[in-house]
Order: sequence, then C-alpha cells, then structure tokens
Amino acid sequence: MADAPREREESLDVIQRELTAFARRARSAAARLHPDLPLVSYTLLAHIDHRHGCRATDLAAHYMLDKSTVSRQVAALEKLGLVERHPDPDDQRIQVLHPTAAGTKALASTQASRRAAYRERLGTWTSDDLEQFAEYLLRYNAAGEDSPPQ
Amino acid sequence: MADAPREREESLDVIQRELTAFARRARSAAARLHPDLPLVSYTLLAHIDHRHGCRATDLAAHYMLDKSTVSRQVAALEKLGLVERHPDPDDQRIQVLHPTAAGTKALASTQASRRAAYRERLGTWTSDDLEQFAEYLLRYNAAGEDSPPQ
DNA sequence: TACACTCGTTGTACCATACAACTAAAGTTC
DNA sequence: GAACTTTAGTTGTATGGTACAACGAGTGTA
Repeated sequence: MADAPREREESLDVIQRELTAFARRARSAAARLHPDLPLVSYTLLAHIDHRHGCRATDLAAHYMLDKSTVSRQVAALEKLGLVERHPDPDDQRIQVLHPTAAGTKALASTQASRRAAYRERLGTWTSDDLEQFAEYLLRYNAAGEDSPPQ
Repeated sequence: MADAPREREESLDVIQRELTAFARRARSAAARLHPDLPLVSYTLLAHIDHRHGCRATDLAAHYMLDKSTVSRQVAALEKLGLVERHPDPDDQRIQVLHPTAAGTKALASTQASRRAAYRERLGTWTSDDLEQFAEYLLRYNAAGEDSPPQ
C-alpha cells in the first residue's frame, strides 16, 4: 500500500514537517508546564536523574550542546540547590552529578504535571498505538545518536 | 500485550523523554542542515510556502510564538529578499506573506539537503513504518493545535 | 461618535547557545 | 620522567530567539 517511492517521500516530508513543528512549539509548551524551572535545566535534571548520575560531558553529548552551555546550566541547577557535584576519586577531572533531595522532589512534581498533560493529550490513543509510537521515537532518536558533528 | 495501565504509563514516559530529547537536539541539527539560513526563519519560510501564503498571525499561532517574534523574523526574511508582503486590499491591517523567487529557490535547495538527511537516517525503515510514524506525528501535533494558552 | 478588537511594530530585557581561550588532571611517547 | 597530547570543565564574549509591554493603525459595533 505504501511501497511506491513517491509515497515514501511524502511520508518523509510529513515526518520532517511535523517534527519541526513540534520542536518549534516545544519551548512554549515547556514554559507552560513548568514556569518555575528554567526550562532547559529541567531537561538536564531529568536526564541526570534518569541516568542515576552522570557527567556534564554526557549531557553535552546527549543533547548535542556545547560544554560551556552545559557548564552554565549545571551551575544554575547547583545554585538552585537541585544538583550536587561529587568529584570522582579515580579521576579528579570528572564531576559526577546527582540530583539533591530537593532536585528529586522538584522533578517529581514537574513530572506529575507533565504526565498529566501527556495523559490528557494522548488519552484517546490505544495502548498499542502508544507503544508503537514510543518505539518509533526511540528508533528515530537512536539513529541520530551518533550522527557525525558534520 | 500493552493493555495494562502500567505499560501505558511507561509508553507515555518514553514518548515524553524522546520527544524532549529530539526537541533539544533540533537546534544543533538544524544549524548543521542549513548554516546559511537563520534557522527559525527557514521554518517560517517553509510554512509560508506550504500554505501558499499566509499572515504573520497564522505563523504565530501555528508555532506558538509571540507576534513580536514573528514580526522580527519576517522582517529578517524580507531583508534577505526571501519573502514579500502584500497588503490585503480588503483589510489594510493584514499583510499576506509570500516567498519570492529567491525564497522558493533557497527553500528548494535547503529542502533537498534536508530530505537527503532524513532519507539517510530513515533509510532502513519500511514504507509502512514511515507512513505509520508520519500518521502518529500528525495525530500528536493535531491534538496540541488548539491547546489552551494556559 | 465612542469603544472594543485585531494586526502588526518597536523598546527592552532575558535566556540559551556557540566559539574561543584558558586551567587542570590524565594519559602517552620517547 | 620530561614533553606532548587528550579530556573535563570554566569563563569571556557575542549573538540569536524569545516574551512582555506599550503603542499605532485599521476595522467593526453599540
């Protein structure tokens, strides 16, 4: 049904267009979901938590950000008391980042409202569709994980 | 297979996490794909073209941007000679935006490299998966189209 | 005619980001 | 083990994208 190259191109265009639209809207949506937390910081904090601690370099690689950007964001999170840095005893260059108790708490409350928004928005989807959509997104992002810096 | 509420929640979390990751990476990816065009401007230009002309207000609504932001972006596009404004004779407040010949050309060349990137990235996907993914994205975005400003 | 609404611009401030230069700690080579 | 190279992170600087607020001009309505 969708085997013609023509259809394939059309699907690619739709994917491209819709992903772009999503990315553009993401900022304002995020601002609505957690007006308190400095937006990007939230994302980084969530990733630190999800990984059960990580380095600034990992964050930079995962989100394709410059290390200077991450450095400042992490500094902001630390200033807010949401993140702690623990120097790695085996390598003095490395700082392992962990959420503080306050960080975990802030994350939980934000996560709750975020979940509610998603649950409402995707409420009419079947569980199978959700699972499939999640799988597609994982596959899509995984393909770009190691995309060359040029 | 995925009918338990538990599985549902997990899918929602994955979707949320992966969409966020995508949105965060989008900027650097876009910068790679068209270093010339001022990034956001490209998106707006593409939308103007896709709609065969539209107003600044439409752009603001579609991308959830402030009208001042759009105003400046459009001004930049006009300065670059990529967009023309035509006052609506029936309503002097309205400016209908259209790509110029140069705009269409710039868009085409950018679109080509963009398509190539997507084609490469999604090369291993079946046409059915692409179609399904496109459909999910459309559905997802449509659900947020009329999301309340609060 | 006055009031309210819509479309767009401009002033201002702020956040997120990149790039470059730098320090410090490890690792590598001879 | 001294000299180079690589890696982690910070800081200075510049820029781009954004929102909010105040405004101007055009349109509709009581």
